[in-house]
Amino acid sequence: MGRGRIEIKKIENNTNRQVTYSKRRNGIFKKAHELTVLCDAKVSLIMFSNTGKFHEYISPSTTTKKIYDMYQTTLGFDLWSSHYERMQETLKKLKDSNNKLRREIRQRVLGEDLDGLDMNDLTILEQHMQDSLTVVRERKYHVIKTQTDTCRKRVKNLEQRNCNLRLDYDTIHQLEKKYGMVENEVGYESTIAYSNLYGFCENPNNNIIHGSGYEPHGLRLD
Amino acid sequence: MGRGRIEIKKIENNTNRQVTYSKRRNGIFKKAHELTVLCDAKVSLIMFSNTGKFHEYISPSTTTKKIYDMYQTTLGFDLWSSHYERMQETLKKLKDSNNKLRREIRQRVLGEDLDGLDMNDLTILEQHMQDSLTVVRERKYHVIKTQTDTCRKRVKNLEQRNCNLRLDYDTIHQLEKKYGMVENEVGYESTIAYSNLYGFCENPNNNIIHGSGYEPHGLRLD
DNA sequence: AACTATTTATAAGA
DNA sequence: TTCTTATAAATAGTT
Repeated sequence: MGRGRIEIKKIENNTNRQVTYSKRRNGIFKKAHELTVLCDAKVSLIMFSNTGKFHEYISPSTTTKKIYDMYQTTLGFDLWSSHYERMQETLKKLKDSNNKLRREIRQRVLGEDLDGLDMNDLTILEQHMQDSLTVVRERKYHVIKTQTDTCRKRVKNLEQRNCNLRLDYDTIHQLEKKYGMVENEVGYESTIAYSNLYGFCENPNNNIIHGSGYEPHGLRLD
Repeated sequence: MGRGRIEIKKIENNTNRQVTYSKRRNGIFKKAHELTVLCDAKVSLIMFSNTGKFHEYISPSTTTKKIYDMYQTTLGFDLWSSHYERMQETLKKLKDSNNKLRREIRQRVLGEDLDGLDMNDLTILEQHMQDSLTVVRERKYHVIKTQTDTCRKRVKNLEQRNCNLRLDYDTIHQLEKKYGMVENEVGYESTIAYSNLYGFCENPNNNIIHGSGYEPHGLRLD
């Protein structure tokens, strides 16, 4: 239908092919629409050109989704069943896994759901829980040790700094006395009081750490 | 294109409509195929007639599923998202839940993965585990108690049955003696021996239960 | 994109 | 449904 008859085979000329695609695409869309109206049919027409360009016609009375649903129903198989099936499987596995985990937690963490277990199961479970408890306790003592070590270091450090401060203070005090520059009434007694206020040097093993921000949880440090 | 021009509106005559549908359907399929070949395009053409009859054309180089996948990709949205979305959500929730449960189990059951916990967490965890262990132990002792109670009942029952048997035997023995019907040499001594063989009645608190099938797990019954 | 000679599709009838 | 055929519609090649 045109100036000359053409053979139905791929049009090698690129421009020509694109023009023909455009013309015939319009033609086929028109036909699809006419069929829809004349015969009250439902038509889904999806086309991808050589270059990947997308065009579609869908009868106004329906949607592409509906057509594909009907398509599935008609052909009696699920186009995306493979998609679904894998998902369903994953879902089922996850659910099972979840239930097992929950049961395990109920048994081991809450001590519930023990009805199905016999003496042997219970003994093993008890042993496991005992072992885990030991691990947690060990961890706790490790944390305590780390914390107290840190505390000790801080205390040592503060003691050292306080000592230095007191030495400096004493030196200045002596100098003041020596050169008679006692302008204010700061005597030796107040120096002692100052020293005691910080409480270090005099008793390096005092271990004052309460209120330091590191809670010792009522445990002795030694 | 035909003997006369027709208006593009629904053909009311049923037969006529069906004939036109058939003819035009073939026409459109032919066009679809020609487009496929001439322009190297991919075409999916799905049609449902007025009466629900299904026909399709699909370019030989592809499949309906592929076209539909491309369609989705092109339009950038998931046609069956409504189907999937909830599933995806459930899937995600389950995965999250699963991970949480696993972590909890790692911490509480295996005593692993404790790095992120501070003293307070550890103390609470320890207390929980201790509580659960207590519950499991209580359950265990309950099971032991139930088992031993059952054992006791069995023993009592056997004792009673043995007593009755011995009484019967004695009665028969006395009768035999009385009427001089001692045909075999079964004396009183062997009666005692028989009685001792079962060991009941003489010492009702004997508690012979080892090998009864109920393992007492090394615990005394009282 | 428009034109148009020609092919193709198809409406109506058989 | 299929065939026929007159005629409408589509379109290949051209501008």
